[in-house]
Amino acid sequence: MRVARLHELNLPVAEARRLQSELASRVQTGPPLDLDRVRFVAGADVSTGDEMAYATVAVLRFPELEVVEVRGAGAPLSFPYVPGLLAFREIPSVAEALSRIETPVDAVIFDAQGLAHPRRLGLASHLGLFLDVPSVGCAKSRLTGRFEEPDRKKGSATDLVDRGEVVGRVVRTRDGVSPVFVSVGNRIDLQSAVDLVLACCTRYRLPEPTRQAHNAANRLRRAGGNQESLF
DNA sequence: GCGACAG
DNA sequence: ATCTTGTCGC
Repeated sequence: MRVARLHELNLPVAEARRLQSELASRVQTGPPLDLDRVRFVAGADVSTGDEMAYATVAVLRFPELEVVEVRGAGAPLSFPYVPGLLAFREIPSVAEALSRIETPVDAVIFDAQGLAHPRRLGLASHLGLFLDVPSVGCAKSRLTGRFEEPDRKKGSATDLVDRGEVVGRVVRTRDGVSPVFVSVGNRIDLQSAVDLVLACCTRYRLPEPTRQAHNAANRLRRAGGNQESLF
C-alpha cells in the first residue's frame, strides 16, 4: 500500500512534541466508513528487541477475518520509549511493513492511540496522515483522558474524555474482558472506528488483524528478522 | 513540586 | 514492550 514520504523522526523530544501539535491540525475525523463495502482490514504491530524494532502488518478478508497477507520489516531503534512519543520510535519499521503490503486494504487498525493523545496525534493519527486509507487506534490501555467503566457485556462502551473533548471510546469487546481504547486515527469517524473494531473481535479481546500482526511480529523478532518466519 | 504515562 | 511459573477463573 501507498505510504507517503515521511519527515525526519529522529528529533529532540521538545521538537518532536512541537511537531505533533503542528501535524495534529491535519487529522481528518470522518467521513463514516461503510462496513458493507469493506473487503480487507489490516492490523499493524511492533515487537521490540535490544536495538531493533520488528513490525508486521496482517491483512484479513472482511468480514470473514481470514488472513490473506502478512508482511514485516525490521528497523534499528533510534528513539527511546517516551509516553506520548511512541510514533517516533515505531513509525520507521511500521511504515516499511505497510509499504510492502500488496492487497488493497480498506482500513488499518493500529495497536496504539489515535486522537486519544495529549496533543491529539497518537501513532494511529500520525502515521495515518501518510496513508490514503482510514486508520484506527485500538490500544490496550489508556494514555490520556477520563472515563467510566463500561458495562461488562460485549459492545458496551463509554466516552473517553480529555480536556472537555470526547477523544475516544472505551469499548468492551467481549463479555467480562478488560476494555480497549478506540479512537480515530485519520479519515474515519469514531462510530465507524468502534463498529470496525467490534466486527473484528469475534473470539478475542483484541481485533483479529491486530492479534495476527502481534503474533507475526513476535515470530519475526525471535527469528531475527527472517521474513520466512511470517509464513 | 507530585502523579501519570500507548508500546 | 520484555523478562517468566504457576495459577485463578469460566
